Amino acid sequence: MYADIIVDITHEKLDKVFQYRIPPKLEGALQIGMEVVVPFGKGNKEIRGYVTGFSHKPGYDEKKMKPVLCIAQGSVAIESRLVALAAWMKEYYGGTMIQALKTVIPIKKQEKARRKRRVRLLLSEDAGKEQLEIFLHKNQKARARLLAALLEQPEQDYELLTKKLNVTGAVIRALEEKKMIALNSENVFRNPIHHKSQGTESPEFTVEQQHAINSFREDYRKGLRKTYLVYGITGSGKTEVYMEMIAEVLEAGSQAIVLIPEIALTYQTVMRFYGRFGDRVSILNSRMSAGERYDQMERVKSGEVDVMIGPRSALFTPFPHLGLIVIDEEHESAYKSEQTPRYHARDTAIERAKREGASVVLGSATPSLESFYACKCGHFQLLELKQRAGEGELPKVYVEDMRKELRAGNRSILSDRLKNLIDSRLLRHEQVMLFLNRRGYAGFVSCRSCGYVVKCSHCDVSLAAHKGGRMICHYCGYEEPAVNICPCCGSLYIGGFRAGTQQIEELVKRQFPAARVLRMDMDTTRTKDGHEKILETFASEDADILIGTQMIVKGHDFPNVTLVGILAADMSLYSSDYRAAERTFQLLTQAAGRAGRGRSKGEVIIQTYSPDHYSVKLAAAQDYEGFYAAEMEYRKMMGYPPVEQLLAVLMTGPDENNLETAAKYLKEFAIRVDKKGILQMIGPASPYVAKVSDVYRRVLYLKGRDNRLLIEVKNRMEKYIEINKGFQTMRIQFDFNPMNVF
DNA sequence: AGCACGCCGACT
DNA sequence: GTCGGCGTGCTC
Repeated sequence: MYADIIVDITHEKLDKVFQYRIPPKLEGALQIGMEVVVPFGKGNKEIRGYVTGFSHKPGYDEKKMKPVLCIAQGSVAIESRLVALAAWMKEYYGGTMIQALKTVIPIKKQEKARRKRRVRLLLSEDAGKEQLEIFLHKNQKARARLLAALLEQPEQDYELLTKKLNVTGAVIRALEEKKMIALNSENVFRNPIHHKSQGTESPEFTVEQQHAINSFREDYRKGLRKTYLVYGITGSGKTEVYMEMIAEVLEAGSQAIVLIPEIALTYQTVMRFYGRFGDRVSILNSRMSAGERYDQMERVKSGEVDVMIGPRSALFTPFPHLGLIVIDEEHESAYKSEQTPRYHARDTAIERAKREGASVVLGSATPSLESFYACKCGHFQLLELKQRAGEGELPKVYVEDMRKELRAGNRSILSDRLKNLIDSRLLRHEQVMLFLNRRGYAGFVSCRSCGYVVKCSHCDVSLAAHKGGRMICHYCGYEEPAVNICPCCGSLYIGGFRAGTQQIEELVKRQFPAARVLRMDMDTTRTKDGHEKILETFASEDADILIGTQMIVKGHDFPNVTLVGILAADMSLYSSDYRAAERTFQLLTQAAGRAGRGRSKGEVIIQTYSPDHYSVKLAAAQDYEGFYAAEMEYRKMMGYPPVEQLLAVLMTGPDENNLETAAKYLKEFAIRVDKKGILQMIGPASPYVAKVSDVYRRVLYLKGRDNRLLIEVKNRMEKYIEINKGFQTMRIQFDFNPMNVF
């Protein structure tokens, strides 16, 4: 037996496992995730590392292999708890221990960014010039380069110097020894937002809010740690409830994590927390550099921070006494990682909370079926908020059957009612939001004569027509000029079909020439602050109509918006995905929730080709529980999550035939492991998008009630894949209860 | 990251 | 020849 160890040194080159012998005294004592001491490098320097796995065969010259010295004593408790959590994630979601460690321990390789090392010249200008002459004379090029640079600018960044001048650490060290330069490593932990005000008074709570807070408080004081689901309609004041709960936890000397979907992590949201908790709050977001994020983690470790707000990854904030994890908008698919380990922040949060004695509070206006089901089963405690906290009534919702519009001769994307209502808003100087479900709506190019569809030559998807006569692949970015003649039959009747946001913008501008129109989608938000700028313009009422995709419906309050139009409600229904109805319902409910946040009552128009679908009907009626009941019927009948567990095995590789064979072998292996035939297996099949960037894909589904059995099969498959050379050319990933079916 | 190795020009 | 400086490559 040999131990695979990832060495706790922060450098890309060392970012791999090293094999060590296990001495007899440690046999049986080592476990995955443990911190150990090992000899490393030429001088056998004793350093710390983590055990990431065990292997029977040496993958390295056995004579050169060194033994594990001992199990590390007095390791940092927080870190080792996170490593243990990583070990759990590896087991539960699949992948390697290194992958799991990397998700849990933040950005190790960028550690140097923590200490901004500065190099300062100690010599006077004259003495420096003199010394420079000496170096040049002695032909000491590297030293001369360094000194010359420092004479220009006496204090410079260590990284910058080594990279730009190509001088090594050895040169700097030599000059430091000669007392010509000094190294000072200041710790610059910047607080990303500065804010002073603290201790805003708690607002007046509604009876429901007070009840939710009290339930939590009583449990917490009794030492009960549970998972709660705050099911609160839009505008019912969930954030105030979270803040009150956090205050309770902070008072007890513990810390709290607040997870927010990246897209809703706006300035306003963060400011509310700053307003309440002041400088004890820190934020994390994906736009921060690795170094900035590392700074935040250092601030946490030094005890400067009690509340961390951020997306999924903030879940791994190294708080010493974690008391509460809040997950806002818990139904969001952004909480599921798209990289191995494909963990779900909800389940991982519950696991971390269990290990560290913390509570979990989930919140949503449209809870995921998983969470609501867990409430029904008694695993989570339900806390309901059914009234809007401030003023503001629920909007009136119309469902427009677009088939009828078509029959009545309206071929436009906008129904007559929507056009009329937009007109009325423009007259009253109120604002309108038009929401387009982008999925499957990218405007592909097809021939009306033979039906040929222009596809990407690297991916199995159609190209989208863009302005300026170009066609772009939304998967790999491949671009080519638009065609005028059908490459298949030579017909001239080829062109872009259906409308993307761009076309809608043009159409709306034509229809309402007086209106000021803003568009927000991938293209217009590509620049750094494009996102914020557009929302700001709209918020300050410098535009009348905002057209956009998903991103406009998440958590922004625009009091002057009194009309929301959902242009193609059923687009997300057409994807052959078991979560399609749930996603549609959530999207419609959320979009509808954007209307009438201010004083005047709002109206919502849902345009659809399937007005009778239960997700459309129930979203229009704002009936979550009705939807839950209907959808659960479907999930039960089909055996989909949350009733049963689903494991997707994704296989990708450059050779389609190899992939096909390997997939079949893997399925046969799974059948052998599941001797009793308890699991249901589907595939291997070509996913909807069978090729991306010239890499082919296959997917195999395993389904069953017993999650432990699925994990067992996954573990056996991982071993099988590792041993068999045939799998070497492909990548195989596991995805438990995937967010999209492939 | 830190250490050793081997190369290269300068000097005893 | 030898010595110090410098870039490169390796670490189980």
